Amino acid sequence: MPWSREHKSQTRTRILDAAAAEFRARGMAAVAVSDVMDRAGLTHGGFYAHFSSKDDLAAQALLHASAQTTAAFDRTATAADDAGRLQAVIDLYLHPAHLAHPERGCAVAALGTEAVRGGRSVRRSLSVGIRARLDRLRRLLPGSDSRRVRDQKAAGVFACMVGGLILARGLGQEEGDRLLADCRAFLRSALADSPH
Amino acid sequence: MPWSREHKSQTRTRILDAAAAEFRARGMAAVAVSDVMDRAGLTHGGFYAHFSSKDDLAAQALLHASAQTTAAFDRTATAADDAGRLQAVIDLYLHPAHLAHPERGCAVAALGTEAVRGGRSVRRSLSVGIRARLDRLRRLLPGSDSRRVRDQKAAGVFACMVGGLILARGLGQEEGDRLLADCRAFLRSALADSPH
DNA sequence: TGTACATCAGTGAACGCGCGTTCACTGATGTAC
DNA sequence: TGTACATCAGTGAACGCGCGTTCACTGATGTAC
Repeated sequence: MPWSREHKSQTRTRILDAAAAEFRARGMAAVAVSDVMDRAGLTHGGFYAHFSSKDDLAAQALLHASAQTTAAFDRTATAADDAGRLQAVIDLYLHPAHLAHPERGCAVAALGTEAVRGGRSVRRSLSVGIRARLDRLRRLLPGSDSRRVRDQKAAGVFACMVGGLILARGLGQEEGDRLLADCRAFLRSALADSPH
Repeated sequence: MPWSREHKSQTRTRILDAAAAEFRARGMAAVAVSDVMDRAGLTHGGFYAHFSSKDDLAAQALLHASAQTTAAFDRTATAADDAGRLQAVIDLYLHPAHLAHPERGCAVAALGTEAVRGGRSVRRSLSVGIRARLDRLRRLLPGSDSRRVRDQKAAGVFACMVGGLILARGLGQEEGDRLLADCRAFLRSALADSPH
């Protein structure tokens, strides 16, 4: 075993980090394998010692990025007080900084419409990421709601978050920031009123 | 003028129809110019007599598709009774048939994350389409709401529609249909409660 | 302890395919006489 | 009315580039003696 046991797995992680960022920033189709390897500080020939294909990389990078996002959800929720957890996560997500930095943000909002059309493993990564986020949001809802209502709220809230970010990016910085604020206000009011 | 005046513009429309459907079904990057021309019943060499580049086609096809969607919004709203107009549009959008047929559906939900990264003209088409839909939805809201609240509701509702459809497609048919139903219920309740 | 060796992570050139774009052409059709 | 002509929509072959993938190699490093 001529190289340290962890050396290869560290390189692999470096490639995944680079891919997760590049893909979210520029889209899966527009990023070449050599772009990712450049960013990871390697030459493109070595790629296939770590991944079986670009599609394989895409599937794993999607999981990698999703794990970062769910971790951010958890950190934000933990830092907020009990009553404000859900709104804290919503405000983090529908924040101008998230609009401006897709490369560090939610992969569903950055790559959603492209990833659905990817290979089987890419689609599976996408659905896994979506389910994980829905699950996190559901747990932040008041326990007094029925399971059915919590399902509806989690779905509606996450849909509004993803759609809001995509629309805001489609409108550009200034107009987009205003739309994000409108979405935050909409959700705040929708979650406050609800007499379920 | 050896060809009838309208012949060329009819061909152009045929290419736009083909492109709007193919792009929404398979994504802009995955569809080749020759795929579009095949679908339009032409050979690929003739393409540049109608459009200056694939990007030009993408920008115009996006506008073409968006016009179809806003027309569908209008038809549905007109057919419903006064009180149910908005919910009728929401239910049409968050419908299993829309999940299953992106090629005839909303271009924002089908191509949103790809189109943001397109050229200047593609991005402009995207933002024009988004503004048109927001405008349509705003007009369906009760006039008793303030302008500010109508802005917030239109943004929140459309974000939830777009996000809901994208998430549902990411989850696949069966699980996606359930999520669509949850989003419809969420919006119904959010719009009913609101004590603004 | 030092040295020869085997392993395999990473290199860089090359291959082949698909796609956007170009271009010389063909032939259908409206117009002028 | 009929015919020669000019126009230009559409054809199909070709070009060139970029990208995913392969492969013969290099050289860094852990191990055996």
